[in-house]
Amino acid sequence: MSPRGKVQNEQMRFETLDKIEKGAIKTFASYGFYGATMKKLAADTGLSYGLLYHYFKSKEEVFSHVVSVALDNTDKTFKAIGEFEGTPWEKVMNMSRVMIRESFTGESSLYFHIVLQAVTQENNIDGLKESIIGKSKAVFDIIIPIIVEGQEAGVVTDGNPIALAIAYISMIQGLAVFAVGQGGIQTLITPEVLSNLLKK
Amino acid sequence: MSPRGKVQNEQMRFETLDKIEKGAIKTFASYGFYGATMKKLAADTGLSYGLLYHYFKSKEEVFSHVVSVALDNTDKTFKAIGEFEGTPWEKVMNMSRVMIRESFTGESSLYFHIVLQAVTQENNIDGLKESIIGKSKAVFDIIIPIIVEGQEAGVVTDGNPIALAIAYISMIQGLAVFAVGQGGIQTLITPEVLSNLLKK
DNA sequence: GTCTATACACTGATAGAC
DNA sequence: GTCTATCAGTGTATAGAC
Repeated sequence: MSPRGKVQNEQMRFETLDKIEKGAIKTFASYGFYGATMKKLAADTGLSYGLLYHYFKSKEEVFSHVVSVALDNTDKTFKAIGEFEGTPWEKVMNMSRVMIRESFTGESSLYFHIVLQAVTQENNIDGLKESIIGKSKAVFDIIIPIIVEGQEAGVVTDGNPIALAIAYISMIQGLAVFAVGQGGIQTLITPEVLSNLLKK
Repeated sequence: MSPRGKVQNEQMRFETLDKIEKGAIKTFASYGFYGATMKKLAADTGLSYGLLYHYFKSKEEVFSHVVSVALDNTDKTFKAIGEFEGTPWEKVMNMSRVMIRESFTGESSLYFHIVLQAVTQENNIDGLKESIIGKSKAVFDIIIPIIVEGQEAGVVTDGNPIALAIAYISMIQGLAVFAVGQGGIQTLITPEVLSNLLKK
């Protein structure tokens, strides 16, 4: 109970957790849940093997945590998109602009990758799938109103808003995958290209 | 050298290979390269563990083979798209129609999944990445002329044809992923929705 | 809080019987 | 051609020293 070390300890704890998080995102994004090993993770973070288990009680827990971080990041991005003010079409263009900036570059494309790995690889981790579906629903709750508003204003193409939203999100997801394999997509893909999917 | 059994043996061999192929596609699509185990594969095919190694000398070889099958399938689909006759816009609509039929349903969506697993998971299998890139190139060689032709006819939106092709393929890829998790997409997503990405 | 060493289960691959 | 049994290597998780 020495009052001196307490704050420092929390600081150390925070920094180490951050290291694990950063390393885990890269490792899981590259190798998937099964391909990523705790040994690799230890090497990537520069920390010792046993220390990982001091912070997380299992590999599944590390993965769940990283997925959660990725989902929160996506959530935050879409919240900002939903709060943007402007004409219906400006909202669409802003969304595409943000997506290019936030989804196809460095860190953020890894977040998409992580979630993709979680979705495409069968893994029976407790509430993981549910939380992904839940967050996805929140994303649709933001993008669908933008589409409907655009349709009512006559600037967004006719058709089922849900279908359009799914196609749009799928395109972003697919492009994020492409971006990891092939760098420099964010200069080639313009907001106009993405928005054209919704354009009337 | 008994002449009687030869034909039958080949028939057996073919059927067993087919069983492995079918099972492997499902298993690798579900769990990825690392998550799929030879034991699981044996269980999924209903064959014994050792028999798999009679047909393939390693797990990597099974995976390579399955990826190759998936790529051939994609290749064949796009060849047919390239040979379609009609007006520039009819060609676009036909492409979207074929994609919905061939990519979002049962077997074929698994092919997309396999290739995705191969691309998104770091795996140092000899010439795998190269063969995927090669086949992808072939796909672009078919879709880009359709886009350019449409632009010259004034029915496809302006913009870099390569960027449009990447966005279109990425959308298909993303939707194929979506289709596996969420069945019944092929009734919601219409050819008009896909084609709108390219529409002027 | 951080590390090394180790227990235990599982995986890929092989050997050898039928 | 098909199967079971087995080996060597690796993976997760834990124990215990500092």
